[in-house]
Amino acid sequence: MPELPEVEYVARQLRQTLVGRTISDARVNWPRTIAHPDVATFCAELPGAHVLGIDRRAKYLLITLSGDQALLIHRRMTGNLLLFPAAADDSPWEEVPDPYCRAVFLLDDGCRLVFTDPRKFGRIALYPTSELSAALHGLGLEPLGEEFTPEALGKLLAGRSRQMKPLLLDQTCIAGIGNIYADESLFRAGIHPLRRAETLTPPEVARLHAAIREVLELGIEHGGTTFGRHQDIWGEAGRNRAHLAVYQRAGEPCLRCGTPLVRVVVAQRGTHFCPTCQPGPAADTLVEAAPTEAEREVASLKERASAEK
DNA sequence: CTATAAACCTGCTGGC
DNA sequence: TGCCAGCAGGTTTATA
Repeated sequence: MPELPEVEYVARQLRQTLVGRTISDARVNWPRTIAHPDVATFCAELPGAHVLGIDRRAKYLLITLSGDQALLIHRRMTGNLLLFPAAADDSPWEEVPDPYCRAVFLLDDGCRLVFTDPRKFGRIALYPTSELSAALHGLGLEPLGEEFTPEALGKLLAGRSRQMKPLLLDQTCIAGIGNIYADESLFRAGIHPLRRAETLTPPEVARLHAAIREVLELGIEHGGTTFGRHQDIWGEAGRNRAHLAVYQRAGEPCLRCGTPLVRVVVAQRGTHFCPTCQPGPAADTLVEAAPTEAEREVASLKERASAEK
């Protein structure tokens, strides 16, 4: 799934190929892909727009256009941005060789930037530059940015009772980490995914800070992690999968100590870790287990009974 | 504040 | 071999 490294890698590729081009036309096959404004306005605004720059914020890709506008793209689960060469004949709309094409941007050199997305979760928005910060409001620290320091991470964790895994996935805390790199970061730092945030020691915070950066930078270096769908703009898969230590390796030996890796579900997400290298939290640092549905039912029955007395 | 679950979607996998 | 339930996960929204 596209997380920060997958988005950053594609952003760098697009910076090489797209800046300086002009969008000559746009078509949308799946209207819900366009989050803002309505599809008709979206398609009407784009022809003639020059691509001025490509940026990334968290898992968002930003394409800055002339006319004080910008495209904001989120690939969500299965979205990809592919660059296709000019169509052989004069049919740029029919010749897109991808069954999951949701939107096509025709460029002045005949190339086509195609947004493909089997699951249809991905979103593209067009905003005036002045509304960009509002559209991106609420995002947390940029993990590769200057503001992400060990001290800032420590401040973020202090006084919080949350489990580390859900916290790392929370985009309002740190923005850009997803399921793969959350597991990889915690393994590299030697921290159990169920540890409560406020129980991390300063050395552990420092380790986690370094681990997050290392894991993300390696991911970018390797063109991202492809599990199923991530592709770069040329349709190439990422090469980071071979460098993962724990994600999707349940039952296989830990690369550090040989212990079979474990998979549990945390916050509705598959979570992979080494029970030896990421020692389980001491009893008083564990988040109290949530009651099962049956236990809750019993509790509510008891409550009603005592209320009736 | 924190947690849980469902919704959005469809390709893929595993079990029978 | 073929069918189908269930899983996968980023984000938003609703509920406790």
